[in-house]
Amino acid sequence: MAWPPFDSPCLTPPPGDAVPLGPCAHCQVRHLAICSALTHEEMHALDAVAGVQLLGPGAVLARQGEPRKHVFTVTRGALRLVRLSADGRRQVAGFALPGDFVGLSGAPVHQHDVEALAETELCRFGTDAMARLGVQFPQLQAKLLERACTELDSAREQMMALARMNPTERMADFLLKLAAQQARAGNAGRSISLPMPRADIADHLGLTVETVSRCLTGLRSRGLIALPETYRVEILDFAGLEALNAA
Amino acid sequence: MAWPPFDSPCLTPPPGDAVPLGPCAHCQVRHLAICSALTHEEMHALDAVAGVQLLGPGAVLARQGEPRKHVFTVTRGALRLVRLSADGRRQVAGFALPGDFVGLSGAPVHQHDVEALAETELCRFGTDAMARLGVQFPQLQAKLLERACTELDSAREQMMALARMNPTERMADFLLKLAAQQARAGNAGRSISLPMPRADIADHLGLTVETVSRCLTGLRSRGLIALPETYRVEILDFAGLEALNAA
DNA sequence: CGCTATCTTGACGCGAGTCAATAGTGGTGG
DNA sequence: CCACCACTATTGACTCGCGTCAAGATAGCG
Repeated sequence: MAWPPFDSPCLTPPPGDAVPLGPCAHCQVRHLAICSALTHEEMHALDAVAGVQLLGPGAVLARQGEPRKHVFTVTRGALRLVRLSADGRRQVAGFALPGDFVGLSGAPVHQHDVEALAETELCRFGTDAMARLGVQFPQLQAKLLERACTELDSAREQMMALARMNPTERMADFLLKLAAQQARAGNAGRSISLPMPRADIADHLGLTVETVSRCLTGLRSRGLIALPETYRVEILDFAGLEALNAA
Repeated sequence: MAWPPFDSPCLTPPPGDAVPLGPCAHCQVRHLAICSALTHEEMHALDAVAGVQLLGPGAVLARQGEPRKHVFTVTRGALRLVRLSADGRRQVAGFALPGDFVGLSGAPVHQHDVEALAETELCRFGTDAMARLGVQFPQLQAKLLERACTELDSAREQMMALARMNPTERMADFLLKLAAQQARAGNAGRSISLPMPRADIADHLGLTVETVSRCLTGLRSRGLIALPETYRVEILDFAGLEALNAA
């Protein structure tokens, strides 16, 4: 299996930011993650229960139905959240990039397979420890709640896309969101990386690989994007793409 | 405008449950809502900032884009969460029935129109007050987080339905979820009430009214359901419906 | 009793899925 | 180093399910 090349954004935290001891000392995503805006006391408590985990491309972090014992912050690389139905239908609920929090769920077992799309580094917390810290440090729990609500908003937006947009519109929407996410993570410019194969895009947007391919070709021939490499998209006409998914 | 008749479930809290003073004293949904499993102190604090709000059928509780100043618990009736795009496309993100919590969002403005489907009673809390109480009473905030995560799970399940199921499967899935929700709220039996018009079902499932109608007819002619009234469905073959959306 | 809005049913066309063939890409071993 | 292989992506031809348009049925309300 050949995996898309993914040069994970090399994040630089804002200068002057007080850095605690421990594994978090060199964390590149603190300004994006739930760890931001915590007091030193809170940071240290979090630090004490945090562990680092490394995944190679294709490695499985969790399987649908397994007991949910940890939650994670992605510090490098990329993950996909996959749900498989009994008859083989596949849905990619989302992708997690550096700064994203993984594992929020109301259920005691994982609702998705979580798989690495590239070499990925994670910050791991036990769910028990996290629950304890949440009660002890309400600001931390407030962060988690905020994160969950943001995820909820974006899940509902994805529902709109799946229910009411045509394939080309979904594709444009997806590219713009990916561009925004990578811009937020520090990757400036119009060139965005696609850390996932076409099949994942298809299963994320409720399409087939063929349709994804056709849509990309279509957008290119309309001059809205360029495809310098298979796993790289250059956005040529930002406004044109936005006009497509006029929401 | 004629609205579907909706006999909101008459909920009976478990006996022996300690009842606080104030508006919450007679609340019928405490055992379902975020208010459950709180200490007396927490209950009283919540009580102090709670207000009751009544809505007639069709009344608008909030509009997309408006500042989000309150969150709500539905105590009676039914709401729909509607998102409208600039070009008129409509998506019903979900329905809120008694016990459901409304208003969780990461954004400072409402992401949906919130409209009453029937005579509806709500318990209202200011977002500021709720944030304050959340920090003061970590168990309450933990409840909120749990609720948000549950909503997230179900939003992601809806994504699967929208992306990968055919219209009949979506309809079966929808009916089963509605039945489960009404069973949880105390309405036993196979007869379930549809508090919303067909157009809302269509916009929830990413279909057209015509397709919704045809699917219902199809399920009836296959002997899986009966349609004694326009706004009422009787589930005749539970297993048969579940076999359709074999997830 | 008729008006209006909703729901149901029917006929038709198109867009996206399916199937199939070709092109590209990366990895491996001779 | 290059030939081969496995896998992924692209492109094309065809089919059919669901949306669209239109008509009729049903129900609530003045």
